[in-house]
Amino acid sequence: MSTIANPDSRHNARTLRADAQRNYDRLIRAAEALFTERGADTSLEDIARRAAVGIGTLYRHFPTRDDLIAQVMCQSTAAIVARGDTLLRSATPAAALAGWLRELVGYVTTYRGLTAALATSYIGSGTQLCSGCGQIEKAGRALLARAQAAGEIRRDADVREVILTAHSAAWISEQTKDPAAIDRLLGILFDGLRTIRPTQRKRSSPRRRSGRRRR
Amino acid sequence: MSTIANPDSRHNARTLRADAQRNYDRLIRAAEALFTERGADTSLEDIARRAAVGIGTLYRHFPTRDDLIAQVMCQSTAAIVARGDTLLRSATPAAALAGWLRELVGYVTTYRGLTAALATSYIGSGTQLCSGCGQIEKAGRALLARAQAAGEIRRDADVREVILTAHSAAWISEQTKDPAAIDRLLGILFDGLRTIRPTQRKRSSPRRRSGRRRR
DNA sequence: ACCTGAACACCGTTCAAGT
DNA sequence: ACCTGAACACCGTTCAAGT
Repeated sequence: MSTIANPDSRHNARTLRADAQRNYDRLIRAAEALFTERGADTSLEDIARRAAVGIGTLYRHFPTRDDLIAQVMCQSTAAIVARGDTLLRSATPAAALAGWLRELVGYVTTYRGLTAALATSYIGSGTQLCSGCGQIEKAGRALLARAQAAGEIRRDADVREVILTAHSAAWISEQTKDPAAIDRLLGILFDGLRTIRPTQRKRSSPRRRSGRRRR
Repeated sequence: MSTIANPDSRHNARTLRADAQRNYDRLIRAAEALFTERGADTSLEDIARRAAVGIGTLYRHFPTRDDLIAQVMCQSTAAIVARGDTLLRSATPAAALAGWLRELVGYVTTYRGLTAALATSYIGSGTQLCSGCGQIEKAGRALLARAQAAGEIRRDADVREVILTAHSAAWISEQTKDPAAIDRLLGILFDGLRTIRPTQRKRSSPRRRSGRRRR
């Protein structure tokens, strides 16, 4: 029955002194605003300044930039995980996985520069970011397993690889700024993940029949 | 009949004063060494220091970091373009494309951090890097077109997307440090690029036959 | 024509001093 | 228990002064 001042803004809910809680909230809000405006690599000093807080306070609450990002993303993370649970009950396993991956791309591109930060720490040493990644990976694993059990997706596909591939598609779209590109890339990726493959055509000579165009 | 002192180290071959040429070469060598040791985002000051040259001299020869990278990569760029020409004469168009993409991955992972630098400027405003990218794109375009003409690769695949996808696979492998991952990712990508797709299975209910495992 | 390095601006991170 | 901001280290970039 401890007093959790603000469960929404405090992921790891332990009681904070009132002024500390206030500073924490201001930092989250400032970071959110500046991430949106200038990307996930904004100067930490600027964030502290916008929060009207000493830089030391920022470091006290968020030892690393990843910790800050993780807390700012906290609600979005919960949302995408929940979305995975929902899609798990849809009638079309492969489509569910595809849809979820599409949403994952949205998630990792919330702020410019976020993909790089996430991907680095997805592998890297256990910051807060990875706890979020863990939940996401679990959600993806369930969707993937179901699609595989339904015989629609390659058995040799690994969750981490699938997630990282979606991630990289997001990274590309971040560079490209062409919103259509991401769909085509995900299309290619997803076709690559399907079970049924064309007949292996070993060392066929290049038949040149001026390939009839379709469409 | 102009005297080109060192065509290998000077891509854009115009005559330089002897000391300028010497500094230029030292900078290239120093950059090469430090890129290898510490990645493509090494401090420019360190590069100048290792070259025993003032920082201003570095900036004079290479206005941007990308210019420096482009010149350091110059020979590798020529090599991968030449490799494209060779593969264009192989008997198996799709395999040639696949093989070339594999080598492209090697190219963009020459130094740690290179993928990010290349991808950013592949889109970005025309630095020297892009001239290299242009040649590479041309090589890729020829290989892709041939594989498409042979009916092996999707007609709707775009060179830039294909290259960027290989690029992103490289980016992942850079994060992962798992050399096996890259092969599987490229495998998935390449299967996604193939022409022949499985029969479109519209709204089939998820058949749960506890999928027999193979291996 | 080219080189040099001091100077400036900026960022990340720590820590002694304060309440 | 928590906050503050000066201090330190480091990097990118420019430019006046030199040869």
